[in-house]
Amino acid sequence: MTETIQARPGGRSARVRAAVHRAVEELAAAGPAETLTIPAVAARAGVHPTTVYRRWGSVAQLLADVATSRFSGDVVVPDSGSLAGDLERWMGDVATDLADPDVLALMRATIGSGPEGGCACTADRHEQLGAIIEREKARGGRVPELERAVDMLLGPLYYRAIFSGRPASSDWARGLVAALLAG
Amino acid sequence: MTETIQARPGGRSARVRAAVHRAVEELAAAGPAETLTIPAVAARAGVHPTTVYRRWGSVAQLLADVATSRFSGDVVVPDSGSLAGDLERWMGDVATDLADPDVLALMRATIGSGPEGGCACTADRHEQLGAIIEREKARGGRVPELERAVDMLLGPLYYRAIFSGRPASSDWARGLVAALLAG
DNA sequence: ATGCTAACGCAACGATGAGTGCGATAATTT
DNA sequence: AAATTATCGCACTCATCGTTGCGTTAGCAT
Repeated sequence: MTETIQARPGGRSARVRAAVHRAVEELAAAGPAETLTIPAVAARAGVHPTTVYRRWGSVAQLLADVATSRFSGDVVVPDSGSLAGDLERWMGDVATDLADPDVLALMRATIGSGPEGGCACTADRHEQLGAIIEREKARGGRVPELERAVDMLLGPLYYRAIFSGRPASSDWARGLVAALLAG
Repeated sequence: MTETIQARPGGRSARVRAAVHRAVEELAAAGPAETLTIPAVAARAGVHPTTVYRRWGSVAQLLADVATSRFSGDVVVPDSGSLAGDLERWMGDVATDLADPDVLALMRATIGSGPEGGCACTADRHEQLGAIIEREKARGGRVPELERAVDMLLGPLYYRAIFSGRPASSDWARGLVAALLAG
């Protein structure tokens, strides 16, 4: 949760923003998609609907903002010394994060809100994966293409989360790393 | 488009159903997500809103119905004689289908409508992939696990379609088959 | 400590989505 | 061919979303 560091004491705007973000996450997790409306968010956040309308404008923009905040900086890029170790550790963390039903609900709502929704959920993950590969390249090791890594790691992981009902265990996610590095 | 075979002459219900389905696809492709409302769908379909409310109840159920219809039976399972040939041909067809922006818009809306939305988009694809593998097994050939095939074929394909902005070309999709069969 | 500015709350309004009872129509069955 | 039944259209009502103007408050700077 990034809200604690964003809600700096003394800033009302930051406080309101944090409350609204939290309300969006809770509502997305609780009810069906059509209940995620601006008046409902405002009521749950203890804020007047006008404020939300003025600062975010629409549910789509609000969801994009919440998603980019929620899906950035919540997973730390490890530095275990080896590419395999970094990837396994990182994939396990991402899979654990994706195991939370509330996170999935937020992702689904964001995807449904517009064409850019999906990118908002995974843009930071792309950067993190690129950073891991770049670091190994700096070490002098042989590295896979970033595109290929995205396909074989993030692809199955997010596919299971969204399309297949079955849960993506942390162990299984780490197993994908072996398949990538073997090819 | 499956509408032509569903709109059998003489059946008013089927005609209405086809018109509503078509309207949903068009509206999902055209405007933002919040414009996909039941009165709008009814108006575009030339049908009274009451009819849509009574037959489908909510936008989520309507989207699930449209998605299962649209994503079933639109790709024929090939029979080229070999597993690699079948998979390459089938992946190319699926990728071509996913290249249509309208199809993507419908998928996004369906995913956002509820937890079951994603499954409605890929359930038929799972069955088709299972059928291809089963047939090869009947031929006596060595086959990969269905789970593994889903991870390495459908995973990257649908991830690119939803999360990554980049288009999934038909050639690239066929290339995934080689990676699967090599492992 | 005091003035300034940006953000928020409030109260109203219009627009539109959601739901209901009833009559009419088309498709099916005997 | 006539009766039956499921389905649809229509008129009406209620709830609520989206928006605007104005006053107030909190945060910030001198």
